Amino acid sequence: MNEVSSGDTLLFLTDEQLRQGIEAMFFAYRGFTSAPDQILEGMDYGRAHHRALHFIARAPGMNVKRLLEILGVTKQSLNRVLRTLIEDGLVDSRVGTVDKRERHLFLTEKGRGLEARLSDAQRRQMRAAYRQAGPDAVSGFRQVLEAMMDPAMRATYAALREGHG
Amino acid sequence: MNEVSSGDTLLFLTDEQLRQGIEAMFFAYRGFTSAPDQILEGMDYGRAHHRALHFIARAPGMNVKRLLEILGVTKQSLNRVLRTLIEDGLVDSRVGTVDKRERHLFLTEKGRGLEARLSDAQRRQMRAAYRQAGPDAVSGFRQVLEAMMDPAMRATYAALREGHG
DNA sequence: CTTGGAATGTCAACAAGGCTGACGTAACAT
DNA sequence: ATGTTACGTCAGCCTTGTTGACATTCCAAG
Repeated sequence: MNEVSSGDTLLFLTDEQLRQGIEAMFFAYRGFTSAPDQILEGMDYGRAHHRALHFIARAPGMNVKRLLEILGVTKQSLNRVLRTLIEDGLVDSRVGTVDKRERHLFLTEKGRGLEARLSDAQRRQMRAAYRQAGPDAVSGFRQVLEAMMDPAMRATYAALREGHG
Repeated sequence: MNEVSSGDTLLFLTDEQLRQGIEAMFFAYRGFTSAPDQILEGMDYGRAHHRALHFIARAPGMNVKRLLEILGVTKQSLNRVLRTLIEDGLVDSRVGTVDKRERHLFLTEKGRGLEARLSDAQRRQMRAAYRQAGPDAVSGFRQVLEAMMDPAMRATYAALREGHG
């Protein structure tokens, strides 16, 4: 049993309990990124490349501006990453048909290959954690994470879900 | 209701659901760090300083080796951060009494001041998310996070809790 | 048709915070 | 006496973030 009281109305949130949640988040995030990081190490890519690949895979044809919003970095920062991915033939950047200023991003066959490797590793990790914690815990996990996002991120998160049922 | 089935035995973990968990983790972590980041910006300190302050506050008198294990960085990297904190009078480094090779770390009054500001902001954020999600969700949240940690981190996490009930 | 502004790309410079390798010193342990 | 541990430090490097400035392209409004 947890120190956090169960039930609908009571919720004792001592500083100590909140601190534990904060530390749990810190340590868990390391576990969360470790699997893909391990694959990437030795390659010329890093976490930033992984993130770009993930979201391009998630919403193929997305333009650069949208990807910038999702990732929350500057265009200069993203551009450096994106340029190498395009040069290396992992990402295809196509000029928009309706608005030709926009570049629409797609993964190439090669890009899909790497993304799948990274994604598989991370999902395996996630699946193990979910299994260990059980379905009810997973539901709570998702609820708290969603509550931790700021409204803009929550909207982005929801939009990504809608595109994929 | 969530797509993840409730109950004790069933747990449909489609790739799509795992992907959503991954994205939730990514977006939530941004929300998680935003409050302290905002306080730190403008100061000469960053997230790394915050982490050091947090764990020194958490376990006063901790030696450098232990802090290195917790943070998972190299001593060179930590030293850069720690040196500025000591120079600026936020952290006190005392030679060990039993083993004089060790340095034991403490927050000064000033250090406690900054740590409290950062901690308060982050706890406020966390508390709001917990309240919004509810007590049962919080319990699940904690369980999944713990399952995501690798064994060494989980041990560290548990040890920190034991020191504080 | 012109013009303002938006979307994109790119150059340069910089900072934070990771890393490795090498070295030195003090103190403990055998 | 010797080897190991804990710590600090110098030097250099990488990734990934930042700002500022500027060029290009192109849509849309006047």
